[in-house]
Amino acid sequence: MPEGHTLHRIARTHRRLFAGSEVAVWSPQGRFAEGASMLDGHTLIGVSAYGKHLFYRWDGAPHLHIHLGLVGKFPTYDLSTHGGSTPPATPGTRLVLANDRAVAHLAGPMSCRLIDPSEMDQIIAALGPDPLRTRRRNDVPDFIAALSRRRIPIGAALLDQAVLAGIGNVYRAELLFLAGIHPARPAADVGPDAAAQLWDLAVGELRVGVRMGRIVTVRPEDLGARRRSQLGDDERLYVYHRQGLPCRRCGTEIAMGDIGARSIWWCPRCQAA
DNA sequence: TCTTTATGGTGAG
DNA sequence: TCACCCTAAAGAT
Repeated sequence: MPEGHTLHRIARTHRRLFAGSEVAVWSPQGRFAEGASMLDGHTLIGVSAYGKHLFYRWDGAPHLHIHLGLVGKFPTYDLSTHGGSTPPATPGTRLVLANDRAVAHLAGPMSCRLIDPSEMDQIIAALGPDPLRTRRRNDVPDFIAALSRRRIPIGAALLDQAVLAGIGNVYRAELLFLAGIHPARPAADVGPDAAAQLWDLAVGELRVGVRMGRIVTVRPEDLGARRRSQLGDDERLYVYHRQGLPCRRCGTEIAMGDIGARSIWWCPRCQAA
C-alpha cells in the first residue's frame, strides 16, 4: 500500500484520533518493546509525513520514526465506527497505539525507532520536494533542477526520493503515462515545461490518492464513467501491471521493462520513445 | 501446506 | 548488481 499518499493519510488519521491525548504504546511482537515503553502513556503532540516517512512527536519522549517499506501496514480502527471492538493484533505486530478513541497496529515496517530532532532534520533534508506538503516557493524549481542534473532515465529519477519525495513504483509509471513521456528518456532531456507538468500531475494524483485511500489515476471519461469512485478495482490504473493489455486510450498493447531496478509499464504509442 | 508476490530501501562486493 | 530485511494475503499444489 505505501506510497506517499498512504503515509499522509495515516498522518492525518492519527492526528485526528491520537494527537492531544495520552496514548498507550506497546509491542506485541516484542521487537520494539524498549522503545514502546519509553512512549507509553505520553501525550502525542503531532504527527507529520514527509515523502514516505512518518514522524510522531511526544511530550517528554523522543520522536518516533516509522517507514513502512514495501510490506509495512498500519491499519487503524476508529472505535466509534467499529462498534467499540477491534481485530486482535497479529503475532507480527511491532507496535500498537491505543487510546479511548482508536487502536492502530503497525506490522512489517522497514523502520520503527526512536530518534532525536537532529536525526529527523537529517532525514528530511535528504528528501526532495514532497508534492503533498504545503507548497514551498522553491519546490518546482528544485524538482526541475534535480531532473536536469541527471542523465539516468526519467523512470529511475522519479523513484529517487531525493528528486521527488513520496513517489513509488505505481505513481512513477502512471505519472509518466499521463505526461506522455517514455520512461527510458534521460531525465535531463525532459525539459523544464514537461518537468513542471510532471510536478503538477504528481500534486493532483497524490491528492486524489489521499482522498480515496488508494491510487486511482484513470480519468473516468476514458472508461465512460462519471466519477473516479465509480471505477472498479481493475480499472484504476492506465499501465501499472497491465503488460499485454490494450491501452485504455489508444488500444496499443502495454509494454513492460526494467528501469531503475524495478519493473515499469508504458504505452509504446502514448509514450513514444 | 507450500510458494509467490508486493505501492521500499540498505549495504556488501 | 545482488542478497537481504520485514509481514500477510493470494495463488499454486
